[in-house]
Amino acid sequence: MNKRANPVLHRDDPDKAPLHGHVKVTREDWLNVARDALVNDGVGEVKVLTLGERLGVSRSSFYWYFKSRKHLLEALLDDWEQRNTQLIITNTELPALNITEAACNFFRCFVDPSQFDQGLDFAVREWSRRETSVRLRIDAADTARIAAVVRMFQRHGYSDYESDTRARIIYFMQLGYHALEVRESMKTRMGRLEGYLLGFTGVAPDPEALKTFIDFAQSIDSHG
Amino acid sequence: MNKRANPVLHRDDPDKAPLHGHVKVTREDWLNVARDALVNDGVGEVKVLTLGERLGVSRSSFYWYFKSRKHLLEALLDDWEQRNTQLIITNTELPALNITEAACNFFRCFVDPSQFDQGLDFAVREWSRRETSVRLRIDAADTARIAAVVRMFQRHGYSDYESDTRARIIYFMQLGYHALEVRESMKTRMGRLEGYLLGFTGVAPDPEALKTFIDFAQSIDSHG
DNA sequence: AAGGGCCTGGACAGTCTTGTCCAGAATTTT
DNA sequence: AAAATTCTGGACAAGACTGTCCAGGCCCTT
Repeated sequence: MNKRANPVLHRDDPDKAPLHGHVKVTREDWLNVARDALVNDGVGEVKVLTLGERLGVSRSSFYWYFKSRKHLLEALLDDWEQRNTQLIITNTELPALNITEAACNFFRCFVDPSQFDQGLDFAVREWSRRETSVRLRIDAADTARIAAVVRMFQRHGYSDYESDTRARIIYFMQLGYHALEVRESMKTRMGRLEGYLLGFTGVAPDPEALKTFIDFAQSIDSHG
Repeated sequence: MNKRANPVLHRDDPDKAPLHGHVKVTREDWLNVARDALVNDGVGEVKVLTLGERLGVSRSSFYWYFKSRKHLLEALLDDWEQRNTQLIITNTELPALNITEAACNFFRCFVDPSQFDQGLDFAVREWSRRETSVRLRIDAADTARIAAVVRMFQRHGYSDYESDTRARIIYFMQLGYHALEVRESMKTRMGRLEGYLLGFTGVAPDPEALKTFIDFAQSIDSHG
């Protein structure tokens, strides 16, 4: 289903390439295949044996780098936390002449796969439904993200109340959009952008900001 | 995490209550605990042994009613399909004097847990991410639901284009809202309703329709 | 109350998983 | 070059799960 480059031993340093028989991996390698399994198959499929097979290495190796499977999952969670939330907050705080531009800034990181890892975010969200500790962390992340979007609307003259509801609409919709794993073409996506912005902001989108964003999205699409 | 009444042998017919030692269950019982496990713990936790323990029955019994675990999952999917989608479509087609009333009709089934089983819907959605066959079925469901909401906007004078984007906003947001598993009080939820409706429809909500819906939601909350 | 079909319990086999132990290969340090 | 350290392979133990087989308990019909 969800394809992404399979990070099976593609380390940067060619000196550490395997020789013959006795393959060596790093802690990073284990983490990478684990993240990949988490995103594509869910936390339940993050199995030591499977990861080892993907790395072409015995299971025993795993226990050198991690105390147990539980510790690996913990590391995975730390890894996620350092990536996504701060990115959204930064984007909502970028300078913008009008609310259209501001909203487009918000969308920027979601359109560009190299910025926000939607698969990872959603995998962690799914995981959080079953693990209270994970749930607490993602709840805090959501709260912080929504608060940032609320401030964005406030800076552009919306009342506290309207900022609150509009922020939730735009953030929840972004989540719902991804929950469906919509695989629309970028062209289709951009075709609806004007209508979305009208709904989100309540005003006709600024044509200048709209065009700038669409150009950005197209460039991502072609050689991103 | 997700609590719901544990349907552990609460059949309607008291005549079939267990006697002593030799407990009897029905195919429905297996399906019910299976659905419960699916919703609360995910498809991965729908295990014959676990379900049997919950029913207070040996695993062997299972294989009388179902050929295999796979067949149980298939039955679970059929069960879901018969519940949720048609309900949404019906609600969008209810007579409404204005778009506010229409949107509230759409929300009705989501506010009332006895109507739309959000937990089940989301569990199937999660399941669909890993099983292509499930994915196909839920994609068809989403398409049908969105199309129904589009028609709703069209009937209230929105252009085809605006109906399309607004329908997606309202449907995606509904999904995103649930993806977060927000556990707000009904009061908090209704407090934001006016702002949500403004965002969705682009016009100030009709006070009459707004009040009617809030009253309905409150009544659900108290003794629903 | 005897027979027969419906349904369950328990035993068994097979697979997959985590985690431990230790010999020894590969690499680095001395 | 020897010694120490780092890391892997393979064997072993234990537990969870699926699916099969069949004796026999329960209940309904006759």
